[in-house]
Amino acid sequence: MNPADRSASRTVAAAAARPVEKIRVLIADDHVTVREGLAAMIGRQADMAVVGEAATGRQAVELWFSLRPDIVLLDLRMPELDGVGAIGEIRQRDAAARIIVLTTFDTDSDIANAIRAGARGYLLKDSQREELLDSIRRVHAGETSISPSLVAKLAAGISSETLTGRELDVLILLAHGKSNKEIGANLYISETTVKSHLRNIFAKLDVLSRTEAITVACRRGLVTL
Amino acid sequence: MNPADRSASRTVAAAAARPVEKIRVLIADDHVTVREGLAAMIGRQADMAVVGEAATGRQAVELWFSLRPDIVLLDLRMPELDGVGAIGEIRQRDAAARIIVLTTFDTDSDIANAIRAGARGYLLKDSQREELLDSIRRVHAGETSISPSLVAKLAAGISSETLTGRELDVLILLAHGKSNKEIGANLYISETTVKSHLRNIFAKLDVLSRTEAITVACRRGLVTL
DNA sequence: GTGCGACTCTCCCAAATGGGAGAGTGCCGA
DNA sequence: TCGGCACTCTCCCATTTGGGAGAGTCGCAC
Repeated sequence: MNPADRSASRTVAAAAARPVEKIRVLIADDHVTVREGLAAMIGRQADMAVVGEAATGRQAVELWFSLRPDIVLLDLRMPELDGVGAIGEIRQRDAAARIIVLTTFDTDSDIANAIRAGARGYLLKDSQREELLDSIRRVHAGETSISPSLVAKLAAGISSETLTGRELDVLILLAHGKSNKEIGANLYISETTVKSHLRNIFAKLDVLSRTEAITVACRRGLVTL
Repeated sequence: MNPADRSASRTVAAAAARPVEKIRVLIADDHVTVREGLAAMIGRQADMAVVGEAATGRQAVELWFSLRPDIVLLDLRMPELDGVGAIGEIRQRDAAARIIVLTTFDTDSDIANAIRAGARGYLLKDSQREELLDSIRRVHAGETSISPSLVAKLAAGISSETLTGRELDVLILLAHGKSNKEIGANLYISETTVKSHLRNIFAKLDVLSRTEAITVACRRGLVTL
């Protein structure tokens, strides 16, 4: 399946009905409803075919290598192995893999992580039919496809400073409503150290209070409440 | 996928067994993928048929009264008119309406509001195929159908004290990271009043600090970050 | 009209938080 | 090996927050 084949098959498909190389699509989502929906939409296209469905990230990786599809549509939140993990494993052994993330989540870190891991496309589940199908064709053709509205978020996410591991520890406990003292006890550090971390966190997130920090952290997907 | 196709396939399916009264299902969800998925699953059942699809709550209400289906599968989060609003409007003019809520959200208040508004069933979108189809049959038969795991949440939600309107105003601003002073300025009340409200909120939510209040409020679906 | 609850406010005080300035340790990469 | 970074900690102080104990007004329901 080299680029020449691909452009050829596209020409044929455009021309009319003849033995056509269909785009072989793998669907990975833990919701049966979504899998059915994608399969129904893709199955109706003349130039695409669903070759497999996975309900977990682990399954998605296995099916990618056993079925050798052209494209995988991947949800980010899945049991066993999450989307980002699955992308990593697939790309590690197959750097050319064409992966489209299709998810409900659009926090900065979700998008950034998926792209960093090697996704070629990123769509939200409320995308329209044509948008989705176009995206599959575009990514299959070697392009990338990310919703314009998400590009802005991506830029914002990248420009923002990254927290250190310890700062994230503190932030997570903070977001669960712990006091400085409790955070310290949980992490086996003194309360003053917690305050130091918090000052750095506030500066990085550009906020003034712990409550603001929680909301910003949620929006950026740094923590889950 | 036009009405003619659908009625045609209905006649055929009926011929196979007997002239069967199919359960007429209306689907209301703003995600085209989910609509397709539900339509595909339901369409394959011998005893069910999808008679319409709505992408907004407003459309769902209109189609309920123009198509007169037996059941509507309703997402809670929809543009124009949300699920709870749609349930209200439908039940107001048709108290016997059989409504199943099918949503990704399972916070206490979502469930409680939907049930209060008159939903007969409440399913999460990660439900399995059979669970979903069973639920449709059960609710059509006049029973109610709520995932056991949700019943516990429902009970918890009902037992918890309800916040007054003003308290909710305060809580929402609190969750957005405002200080007491800012909340007061926003609501045109004094800072001390804000503190009074907060004390009541803390007592009702059974928490000790504003940060805890945020997390609990999020979990219960009282606020959206 | 009486009572109740929501909403508003006050005074007061202890505890927690936010922020400045600085410093020691340990690890990793240039 | 040497700088930089993460992580840890200290002292200090202004501000914010949490909480006790009341109290006045308004509107709604019985």
